[in-house]
Amino acid sequence: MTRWLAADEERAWRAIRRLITVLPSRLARDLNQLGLSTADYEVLSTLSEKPGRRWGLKDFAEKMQWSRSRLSHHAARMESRGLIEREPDPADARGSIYHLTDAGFEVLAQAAPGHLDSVRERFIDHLSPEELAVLERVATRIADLPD
Amino acid sequence: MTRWLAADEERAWRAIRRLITVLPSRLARDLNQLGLSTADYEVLSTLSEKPGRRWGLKDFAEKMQWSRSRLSHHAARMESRGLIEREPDPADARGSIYHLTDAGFEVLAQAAPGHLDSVRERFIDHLSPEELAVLERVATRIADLPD
DNA sequence: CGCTGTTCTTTGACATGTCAAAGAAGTAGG
DNA sequence: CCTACTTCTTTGACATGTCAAAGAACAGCG
Repeated sequence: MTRWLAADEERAWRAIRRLITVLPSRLARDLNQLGLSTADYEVLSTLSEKPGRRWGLKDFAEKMQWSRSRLSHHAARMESRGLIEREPDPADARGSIYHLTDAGFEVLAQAAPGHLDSVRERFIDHLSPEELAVLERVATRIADLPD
Repeated sequence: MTRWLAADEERAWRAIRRLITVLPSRLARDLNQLGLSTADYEVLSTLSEKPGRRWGLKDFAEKMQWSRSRLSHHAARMESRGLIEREPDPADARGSIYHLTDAGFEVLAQAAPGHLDSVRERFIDHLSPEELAVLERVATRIADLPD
């Protein structure tokens, strides 16, 4: 017997679905004006956080929770734009090592403050500290559920 | 001067981004096993909620918050699968009117209980009533911000 | 060593979305 | 009524993601 959603659950679920659609699309729009897609930004910032700013595809993809194929495709596009570069891995000839170019780092440095403002304006600044804490707790709990 | 995120804000934001990626992808995976994409399901269920189960593209797209182009493309694909049908609008020769086929309704009826379980198992059932209320309030507030 | 099976990255085919342009059909002002 | 603008849907070109297959290189074991 299926348990349908109660009225309050239904309302909440609709609101959350809307959030999950609308917020990322707004942030994406803001980023696009700076010449980057959300995916581009994630790649650049993930790469920039790695000491040495270089990373093999497998671990890189794992860190980003992307499929290797997706990262390979996307990295190829970003490489052709001069944002990142690829070298053979001296330790394992199957592997490539990606690293930020100066241009890529520059682009990230240009975009980061604007993106941060965007996250604040469109999200964080509208939450009380308590709400923020609840969100973190809930989001972590849900995301950590078994796949 | 850019205000960087405080440590707690940073943690919360990362958790929420993870939720926003992971939850929809899990729900999508579950739905796929029933033979539908998330988009398919949304189209079918939105259409089924409309009295008479028929809708012109413009209002339909607006209701779903999809671009008309997206809906047109997607509806064409679903039409070729026999899930929905299109008729000329007698009142406005530019318009089409979409409606569920019996097959489409059947597919939805088959998939709905499973999807509902999925939403519960992967999300709703892991929240306290208080948390659910906070989420609804916050999600609504954020989504209602100006674009 | 030499096989055999595994791991890693890339590739190609395909599904889905976006954006801009095209076409057909409404509507309003003179 | 005409003309000019607007609205509506579809279409085509392109960007992005998925999945499965291909190729190259590794690793373990006889």
